[in-house]
Amino acid sequence: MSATHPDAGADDGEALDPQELGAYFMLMEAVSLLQHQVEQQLRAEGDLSYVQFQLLARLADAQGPLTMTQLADGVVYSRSGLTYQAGLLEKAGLITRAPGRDDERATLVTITEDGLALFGRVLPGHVRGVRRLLFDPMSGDDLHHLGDIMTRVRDHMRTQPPRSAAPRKRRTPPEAPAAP
Amino acid sequence: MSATHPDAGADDGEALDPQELGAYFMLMEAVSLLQHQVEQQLRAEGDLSYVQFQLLARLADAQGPLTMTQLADGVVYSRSGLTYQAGLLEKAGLITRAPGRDDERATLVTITEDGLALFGRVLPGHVRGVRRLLFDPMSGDDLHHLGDIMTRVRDHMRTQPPRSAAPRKRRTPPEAPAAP
DNA sequence: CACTCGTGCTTCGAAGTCGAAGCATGTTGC
DNA sequence: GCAACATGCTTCGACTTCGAAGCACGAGTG
Repeated sequence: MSATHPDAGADDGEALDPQELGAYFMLMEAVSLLQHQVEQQLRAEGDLSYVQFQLLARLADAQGPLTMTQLADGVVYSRSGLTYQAGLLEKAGLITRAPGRDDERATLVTITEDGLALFGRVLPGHVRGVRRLLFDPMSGDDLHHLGDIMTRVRDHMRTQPPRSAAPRKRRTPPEAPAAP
Repeated sequence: MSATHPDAGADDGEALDPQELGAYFMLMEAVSLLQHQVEQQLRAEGDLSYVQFQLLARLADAQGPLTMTQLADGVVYSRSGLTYQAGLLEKAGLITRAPGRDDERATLVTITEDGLALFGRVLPGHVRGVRRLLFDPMSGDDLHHLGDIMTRVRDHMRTQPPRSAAPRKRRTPPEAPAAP
């Protein structure tokens, strides 16, 4: 499974560590598989996509309303995509949207009773599936270690510029327009 | 970060382990962030999507041609989506498609010289990014453990029915048609 | 050899996703 | 106060993604 076949390497300094590469590919593949399975189950049990489930989870966890930006930032999602999904969830009666009191331009998203009920109804099966697929072949030590590693990794990534470093405008645009 | 707020639980037997849930959420969030960053970089350096990069990686790793099914199965992707992406890659001159000798209906996908060159050109930066984001906050022991865990998890998931258990037809359809 | 079933891939229509552009509200400097 | 910039969200068009249906080839059975 070493994607660096021997004869292709030997270029620049920062060589490709096969062990790192292997762990990385395994990680991505496992998560892909897991996500696929989970998606099937969410669709079957609650007619929810994974993103919708994540949004409900965030809203249920934070016991108050959240802004669109907070949601998009938490769920690694584009703002426009979030607008679309929020529209669907609102139409389904699972959330409500209202302009914020402090910032008139902010949109505060609140989970409804129905949304909470659906989330509560779907969560057990979800957890069961995740446990069966992900935690079944893991020891308790593995679990602890994995949580530890991933927490550190997440925090590390959150430190780096979260989405794109140049959200809207830059003081120093990357390329000066050729003919102003 | 416990998505199970205290007052909502206490339902059925298989309770929700907060530690498992936390590790799971952290895992998914970290991978999401990683994937986003990586995608940006692949787009910038080689004008490739992540899926396209994965396909090239599989093809470069397996030194011979692969069938569409092998590719779709390896990269967790729908067959129709793979057809689309293969079309793009072929149009870009990175792969070629040809009917197989043994099975006339199989499509053998081969990576071209250009494809291999592009992959080799993009891989170092990719690895650098992954190392910076993922392996930077990890110790050598972490790395070993993570690879070990994920390999086991992946194998476990590959054992389970890989995509959908009922691909085309079943001997025992899940629901008997009411009026045959 | 005909007939039926199974398999590999593609086409098609619908839904989801994203970035760029646009609109409306806040905030800052004068 | 009022420009000018900054921020929060939505709209818009293009692209991607998926499942169902369809087509073509291979395999098994009489």
